[in-house]
Amino acid sequence: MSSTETGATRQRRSAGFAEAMTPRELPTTPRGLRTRGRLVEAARTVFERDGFLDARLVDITSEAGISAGSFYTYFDSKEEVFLAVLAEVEQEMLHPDVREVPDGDDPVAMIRASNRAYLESYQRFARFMALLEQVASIDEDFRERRRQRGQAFIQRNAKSIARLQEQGIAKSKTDPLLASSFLSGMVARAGYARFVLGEDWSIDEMVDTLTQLWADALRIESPGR
Amino acid sequence: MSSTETGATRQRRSAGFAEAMTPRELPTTPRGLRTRGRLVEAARTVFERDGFLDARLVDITSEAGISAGSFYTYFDSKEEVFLAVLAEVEQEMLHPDVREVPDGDDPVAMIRASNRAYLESYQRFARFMALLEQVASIDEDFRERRRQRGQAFIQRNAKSIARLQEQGIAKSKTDPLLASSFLSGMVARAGYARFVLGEDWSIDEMVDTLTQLWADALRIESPGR
Amino acid sequence: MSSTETGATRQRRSAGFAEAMTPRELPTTPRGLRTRGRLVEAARTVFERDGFLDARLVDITSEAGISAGSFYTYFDSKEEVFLAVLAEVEQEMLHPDVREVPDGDDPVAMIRASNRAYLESYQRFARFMALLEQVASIDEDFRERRRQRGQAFIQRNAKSIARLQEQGIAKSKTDPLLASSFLSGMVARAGYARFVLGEDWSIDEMVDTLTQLWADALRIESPGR
Amino acid sequence: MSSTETGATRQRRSAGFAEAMTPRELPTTPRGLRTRGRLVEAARTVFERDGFLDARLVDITSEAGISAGSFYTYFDSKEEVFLAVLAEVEQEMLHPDVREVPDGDDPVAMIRASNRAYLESYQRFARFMALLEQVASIDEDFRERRRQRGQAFIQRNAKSIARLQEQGIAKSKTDPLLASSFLSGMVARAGYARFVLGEDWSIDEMVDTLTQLWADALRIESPGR
DNA sequence: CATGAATGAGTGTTCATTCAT
DNA sequence: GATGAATGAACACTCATTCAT
Repeated sequence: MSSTETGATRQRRSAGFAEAMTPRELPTTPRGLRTRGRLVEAARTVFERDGFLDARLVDITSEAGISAGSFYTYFDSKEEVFLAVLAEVEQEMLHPDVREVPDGDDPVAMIRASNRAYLESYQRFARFMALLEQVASIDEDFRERRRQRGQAFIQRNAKSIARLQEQGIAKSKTDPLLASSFLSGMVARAGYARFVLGEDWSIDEMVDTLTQLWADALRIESPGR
Repeated sequence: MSSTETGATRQRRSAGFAEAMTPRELPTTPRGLRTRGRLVEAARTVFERDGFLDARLVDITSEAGISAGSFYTYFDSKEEVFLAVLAEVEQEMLHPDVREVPDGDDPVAMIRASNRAYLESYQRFARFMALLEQVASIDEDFRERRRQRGQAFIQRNAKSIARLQEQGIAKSKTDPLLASSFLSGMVARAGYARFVLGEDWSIDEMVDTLTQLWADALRIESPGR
Repeated sequence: MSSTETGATRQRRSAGFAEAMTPRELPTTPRGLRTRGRLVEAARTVFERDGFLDARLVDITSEAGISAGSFYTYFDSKEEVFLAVLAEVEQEMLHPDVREVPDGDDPVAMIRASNRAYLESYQRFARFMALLEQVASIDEDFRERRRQRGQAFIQRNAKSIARLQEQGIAKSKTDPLLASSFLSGMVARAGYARFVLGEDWSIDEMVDTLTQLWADALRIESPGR
Repeated sequence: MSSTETGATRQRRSAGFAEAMTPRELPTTPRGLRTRGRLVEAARTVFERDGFLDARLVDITSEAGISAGSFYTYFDSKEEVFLAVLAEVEQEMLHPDVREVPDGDDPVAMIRASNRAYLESYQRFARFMALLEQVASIDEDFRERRRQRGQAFIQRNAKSIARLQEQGIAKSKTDPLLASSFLSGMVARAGYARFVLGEDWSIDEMVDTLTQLWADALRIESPGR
């Protein structure tokens, strides 16, 4: 994904992410739908392999087995395909039981399950996560979009924390929203460090440590302690 | 800093960061040193304003008040000036009492001081931090370099944690290195969220919450609690 | 109608006007005739709105409510529809009493009626006249075709002038054909200046002045002078 | 100049004439000045040969013997070079005694001299005049610019006409400004018909007839009649 | 050493036209 | 016949880097 190979060249004359945020409607014919699908698939492959910046439209179209001009039948810009890829990946991320943490009585077990699910998902989508990081670092509008999407997750966690505090399970008096932001950030960063930066940690030890830090940070008295 | 404006175009035929990591020696004459200084200053201005990708060499040289060709008297590539700017900023970051946390008896006070120093520094260098994030997301070699530099800080914190554990001040049995990585990551991420993403938090509440989470995560029994 | 907007792009791989001059035969079925009619109508709308160069075939077909591919069922090229539009407009121009100058005794009244009819027609078809100008400036074959068509009008006027000279009504000894060319050109140019360039003249004053200049240029002694 | 040859293709992504109207400053060095000069010369050649639309930047630069990229050292767009060519041609048109009609007592002789000068100039710059016509038909901003420039000439003639009327030399009571516009238009159109459309007239007969029509239209009583 | 003009590889984008369904 | 997806040739344009002066 290093984009600074000797001789490499990049060029863009795009509409930016702000304009690409409102996607055009899907093609109506099955054939069009199929081609669009191939294009999104190809774009994902190329993006994950070369990064957003070094991905050339011609690479994407040739990977999809269509002519360069046909790209514009479906998308207006590289940004727009990227968002289509993102939509697809987001679907995929939600699909199975990922993030479906069992709502049991043991809060620490829940935190552990959540952390594990997050890290395993990160691992599975590691290349895409790096891509997200790149695009966010490049485009302000996309960065803001991403921030807002993250809030939903943060809010949900904040509510859990508040509940644990009310129930007296979490002794920490800290602000739930800030705590949620920071602790979620800690886990996200750990995923980035492991799967993008390549830190040499096993998922198990990561889950153990993160869970312990998280639980202790909230001063949750684990039953079995 | 959005690099995907309509009409924008980027190009590169550079040596990449890997090659730029070994800087050439400084010019010998005072005049040369001065010109180089102006160039680094200009580069910083332009980089912070436009981001690494959208910064054009000609913008940098004209900002510095020198001709385009003269750039190559001092640097071999955009990457190389960037590293020179980075070196300068790193100097600046260490300079005063920043990070000079008083080594007193109260561990929580130390953590608090450290967190505050970090966040204040982040704020001061916010635009540069965003820049770092961008370059790291673009170039693998630079990313690795940054990871390694970060280790020093992590190690230092890990040692502190280990000491607190040995002294029985920190009751947590967690691995000091992992804890240091994750907790440092938490603070770093919080800085990013606040000063790059633009979350609406006051530094004071950030310091309070981060310090509390950090201390509790290590199960440090604060004297006054 | 400016065809040099930022980002605009034009492309052609057409047969040119020379090849389009021999139109294909009309469709046989009523349905086909209707579709062709819609297409010509749509083409006229788009051409008059965007100019010949900026008019895209896809705009024309979508304006006509048919698919892009169906265009070629009726025409071979953009040039060919343009000529079909032209034929239609030419019909329309001749239709009512336009150019039907009463052949009375007062030559000045006839000139006046002719000038007024010309200018009113120009006004009515102003956008199309500008279009003609554009196409003529672009394509040599079309320019020649237009020149030849103009000759008929010029010849007719030349005959009138010759008759007036023979009858001693016009005292000017000037060559009738040249006079006709130049005086007709004067009126045509005036129409262009008024309705394409946007000069701020009322039709009445234009008619008055042009008629007077024309009559005096031929030294026609008006009865009532 | 026919721009619709089979297989021909045109493309543009220009700034339009409106933006090009404010020319950038001249290069400072002699070398730059020389190159710019070669570029303008080459542009004129290519424009006059191929027309504005079919002129490709690469044709201009290769005609000038420089690389394609160097074009942008001097101009931002095809429109901008065109305006530079125009400026050059306008210089050339004014240079010698062209349009320097001797201000004698014989008004008809003056009109004749003026008409001859105009037509001879038209002939000399025939290809460029056709080019002007094309560009005016294509771009609204340029069209307006041209209209305004023409006003100066019209005004000058209008003043002459008014003077002749005051002096009783021109018996016509017609409005001087309108008469000037229309009669000037007549001559301009005649030039266009002869040198662009290719009418088969000799300059002498044109001058004779135009002068006679013009003089009679104003009812100027020539001494020798 | 400084200058700034010159280079040129490289890719996004358009749209008339074709053609499989 | 109609559809609309697919094609692909063609150019403008950028800017890091070089090099003659």
